[in-house]
Amino acid sequence: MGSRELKKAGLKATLPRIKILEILGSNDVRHMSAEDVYKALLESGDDVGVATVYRVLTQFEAAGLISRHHFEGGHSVFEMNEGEHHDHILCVKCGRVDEFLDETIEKRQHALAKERGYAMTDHSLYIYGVCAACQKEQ
Amino acid sequence: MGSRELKKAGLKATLPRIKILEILGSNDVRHMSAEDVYKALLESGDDVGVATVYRVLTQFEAAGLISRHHFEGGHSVFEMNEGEHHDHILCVKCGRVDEFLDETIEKRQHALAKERGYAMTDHSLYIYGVCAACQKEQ
DNA sequence: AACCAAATGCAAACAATTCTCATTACGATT
DNA sequence: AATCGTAATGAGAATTGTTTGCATTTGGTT
Repeated sequence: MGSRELKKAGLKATLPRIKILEILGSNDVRHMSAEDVYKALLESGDDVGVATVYRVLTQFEAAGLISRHHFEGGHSVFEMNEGEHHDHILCVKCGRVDEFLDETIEKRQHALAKERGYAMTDHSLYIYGVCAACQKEQ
Repeated sequence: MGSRELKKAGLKATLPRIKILEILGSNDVRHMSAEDVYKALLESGDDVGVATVYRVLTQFEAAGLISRHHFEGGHSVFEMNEGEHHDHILCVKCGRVDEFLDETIEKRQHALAKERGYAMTDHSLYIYGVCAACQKEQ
């Protein structure tokens, strides 16, 4: 049960929150939009409103349970925080998402921020391309 | 006149397009949202509709005249394509935007994409932080 | 079991962007 | 320079993604 994690994060363990945590935790997809989460809830027969989904996702992000990404195309995508920080590489044809972590890049980013007088708080790096599978088919 | 660039890009040289090109070209701001552009048009007394602004910006992007960024917070920001490709570092307090180019990072990105079987088409890197000026004040 | 603040659901409100369609303006052709 | 077909435009309605207001419900504490 996610009840434990929720309390640890200082959040009341309500039904919607537990359900949403379960959905994000079930490693089917990893990257879900608010709407994806909402649909998943409906499919599993849970009667949760869209507003709640958005509110809960925002709280989870603030609590550090999940992170929000802005992939090309606009709307937010959420991902459970587990394991190391990582960046993303996306296929522009099929939407596939892979993750990577590169120490060289991480270090250069900090260095660059420092050089320019910035106290770096965050960063986002997305690489777009055509994945191996999509390159093959015609 | 931007008329020349427009034709070179295979676009009819219409008044709205010329105006928008001028606005983006006037190095006052460099990073403008669609609404910024729309407001600038209104202020200079030009009667251009929002729909046209969005259409034209999308065409300019497709034609490679400008590029679109998704800075944190959501909506698109556009920037004239001139000079080298570069990435961005943004102040989370005042919204200041600086640009940078780092060969090390660029190369690593290509390498990473290749390693994972992707044919890289594009990438976006944003560093967020607090700029020097904002660090000083309180 | 009873209570209160916090959380939820619903619907309305919003913001950014896109679409529809009747009107207008390029620019190619005479 | 006048004509004409097509592509571009403007106005506003329509979508999409997200947020808000408020009456009702629920979790957790007593």
